[in-house]
Amino acid sequence: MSDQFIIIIDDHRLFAEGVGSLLEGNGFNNIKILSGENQLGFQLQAAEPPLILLDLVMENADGIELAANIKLNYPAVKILVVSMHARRIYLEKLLKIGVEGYILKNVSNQEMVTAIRRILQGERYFSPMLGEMMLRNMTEMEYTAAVLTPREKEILKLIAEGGSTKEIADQLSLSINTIETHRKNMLFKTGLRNVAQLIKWGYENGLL
Amino acid sequence: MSDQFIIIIDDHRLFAEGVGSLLEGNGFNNIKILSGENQLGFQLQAAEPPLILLDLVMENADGIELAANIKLNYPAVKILVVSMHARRIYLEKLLKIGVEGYILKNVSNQEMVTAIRRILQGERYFSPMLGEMMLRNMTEMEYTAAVLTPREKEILKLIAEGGSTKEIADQLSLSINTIETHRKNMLFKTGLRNVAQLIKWGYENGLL
DNA sequence: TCGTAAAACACGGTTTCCCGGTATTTTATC
DNA sequence: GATAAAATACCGGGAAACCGTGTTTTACGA
Repeated sequence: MSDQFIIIIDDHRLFAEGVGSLLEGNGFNNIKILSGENQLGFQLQAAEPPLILLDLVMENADGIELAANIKLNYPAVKILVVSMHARRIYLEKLLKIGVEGYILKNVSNQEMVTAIRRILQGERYFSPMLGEMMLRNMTEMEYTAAVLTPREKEILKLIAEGGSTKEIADQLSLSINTIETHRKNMLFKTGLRNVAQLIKWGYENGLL
Repeated sequence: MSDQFIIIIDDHRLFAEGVGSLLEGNGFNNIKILSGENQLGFQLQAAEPPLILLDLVMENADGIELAANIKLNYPAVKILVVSMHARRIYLEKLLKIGVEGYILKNVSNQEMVTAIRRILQGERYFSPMLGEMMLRNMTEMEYTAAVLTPREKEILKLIAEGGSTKEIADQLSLSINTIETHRKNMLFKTGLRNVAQLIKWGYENGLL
């Protein structure tokens, strides 16, 4: 098992190198660190499907897309996501995509190694903390899973940046009425009451 | 130098252990990992003032306070801040506090070791990237990194949940005027314009 | 090409927020 | 006991958000 090919994808080199060092200390010697998806395609052509340690950086939720692409094109590749936060939508999306594991950054390296070993044996592994998290959020506000249109998302971001309806209208060269309508539609779709809730919702659903 | 006492303060155990492993690979053998400031006081009583590797987690800007406390009570202790982001306010505050170094998480472990070595020799070290960043962000909005009082934080949460000023007032058995004052004070402290920005700010600063 | 969803536009009415002051009472801390 | 910080409270006016209901135009797939 020690020659299992492991790829670490991470923009934070220090973290990636640290984790790599930990893995080497645990008998994994065939480790490759990538900081983007640049050379990824090439690596995945290798004979043996590797295990990918994917760092889900909060700032750009593109990690989820990346995971989806990998799973789509190379289903045999195992993916273990390492994330800072236990955000419910992330987890949901990743489960649908079919990743093999999801651990938080505040776990011990032993737990990480356990996760890797389990996954290599064909099992799945999710941080125990995640279970509670899922349940806890379950009863809370019901995420209507409302999907905003591209335009609405755009306007939502502008609202979050503090723009008033008028300012946003000017910025997009639209009528104030239009922005108000979009605003209303978003509130209606999500079932929320005001921007405060809307911004919160946006954050919790990965739109902001 | 290899017996230099280094303390790593970090809530993300995996990262801390990874960095620890890297440092051990570079000849530093006297490393202690702490995940809070609990036992910190005890550790700092040691004869030799250690070097502290402080992970500045974005979510709670308390890392800055911690650095300030350390520098206040133990000026001889060297501090190297490791951060995900090059936020201007953070850097400014830390410079005022007098930390010896500030590197980003996307540096190589070689750079980290270089930083540590330099600092131990009495120099300072800051990631080269920071220089540009400082200039670039100069014009951007400056978040005053204001600290909210407990009551203000409480009200901020209620606002995020969608409560109107009146509802929050009823809920807390306070006057509407009081809630409005708190609201105003928060906006004034943060330098923001409206709740939308305030909620966003709350999320980005770990208050929500 | 028909239907439907998205996007854009409109407006009067009500409520809430935002801004500007000012001021008293707790609570904490030295 | 002094001082500062926090929490509480008030007011008036203007701006913006929120509500309800509606029309037109564009785009895209069935």
